[in-house]
Amino acid sequence: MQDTKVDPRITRTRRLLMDAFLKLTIKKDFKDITIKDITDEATVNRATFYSHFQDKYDLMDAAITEDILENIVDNLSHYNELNEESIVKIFVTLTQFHTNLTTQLNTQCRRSYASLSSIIEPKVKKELEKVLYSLLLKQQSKLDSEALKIGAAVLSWGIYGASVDWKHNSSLSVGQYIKIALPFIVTEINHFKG
Amino acid sequence: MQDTKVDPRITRTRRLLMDAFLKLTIKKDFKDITIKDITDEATVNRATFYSHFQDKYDLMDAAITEDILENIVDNLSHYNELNEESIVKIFVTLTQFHTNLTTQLNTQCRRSYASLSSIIEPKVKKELEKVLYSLLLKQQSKLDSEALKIGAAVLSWGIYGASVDWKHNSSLSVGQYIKIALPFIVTEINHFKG
DNA sequence: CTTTATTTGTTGCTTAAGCAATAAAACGCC
DNA sequence: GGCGTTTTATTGCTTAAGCAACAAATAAAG
Repeated sequence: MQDTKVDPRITRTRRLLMDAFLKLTIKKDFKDITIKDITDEATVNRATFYSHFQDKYDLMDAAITEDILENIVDNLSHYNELNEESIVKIFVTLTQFHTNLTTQLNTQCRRSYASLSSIIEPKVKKELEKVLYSLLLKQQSKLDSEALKIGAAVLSWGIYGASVDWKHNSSLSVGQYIKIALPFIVTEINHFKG
Repeated sequence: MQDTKVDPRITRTRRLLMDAFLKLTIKKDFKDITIKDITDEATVNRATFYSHFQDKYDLMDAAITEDILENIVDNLSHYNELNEESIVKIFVTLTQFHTNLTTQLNTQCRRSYASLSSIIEPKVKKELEKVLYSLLLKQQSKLDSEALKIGAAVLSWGIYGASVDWKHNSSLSVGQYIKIALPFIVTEINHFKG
């Protein structure tokens, strides 16, 4: 789990631009929003806008991506214990993510599903892995930290994969699907308890 | 009315530091807040903190000053017409400003009254002048723009001076004081109507 | 349709802010 | 009280962001 530190100025400036954009979408249609509107609202120089985004479409994609990701992170941070209930809720969150992705794509994004998901998925998986690692730690497993990290990785891929499978291949409802998948996941978790 | 444009980075960074400070005062006593806490919360480098403020006391003074000023500006922006009612309310706002200044000084600031008021007063007077100019414009006076600017300046000094006089020399209540002062002010305003 | 005004995208130069390092001061623990 | 840790205040160097200017594109006005 390697973290590359991003210069805080970059983070803050992107945040300013995205927030300004979202604020403007409340008052104006997308087509009527100018780059000048955005940079004025954000108190950011126009040259700076272009050093971060190609155009306002690029900004919109980024704003949507961030919004979706923040929603996921927020949802995934609610659990204190790794049990059937939390796994079900995590799974539901992931399926909602897939549904949201499709919805945003249809209404606003200029990117393809593959393009947008290729950006968001690594981040979602990373966050899922962090959450699961944290929950496995709380279980006070007999395994050491390194084994738990690997365990969190394997588990997160499994759960995430199940949500992708549900999205692409299943005609079952979310509840029905997870009911069938749950025993496999729980067995895996019990293995980590030692 | 000369406006010097401040680099937006400076404005934003000061805002970040002040907001971070205020956020921390909710969770911690002043004495327990470290510069590190503030800069971490603000996502601002420590060197940057010191390029803006001397120490956390300096930051606190600035945050208080800004808070008072924002309160004044907010209050002064509520009027659509220059009449007895709005003048009374403006006067009340100014007297409250003086009272707030004394209160903040007694409870938190390390600066003397003279020191703090010498920083805030020019800004309050400037804002008052802007408001009065705007209101005089709305009256559709027969005087030209330049004369109205001078009129706004004279008028703002008069009203501000009355509030200072009330603060330092009067045993009357605010309402009693303005009742006596109002005819002088109204006469002056009628002069501008032409 | 023509003219005017506004916006866009870019450039080279300047400035504010980030970084790591340092020494000193302050704090917390035993 | 001594020691280890954290915080402070500062420095020189690097990087992101600001600025004005420019030409082209687009939008608005008559």
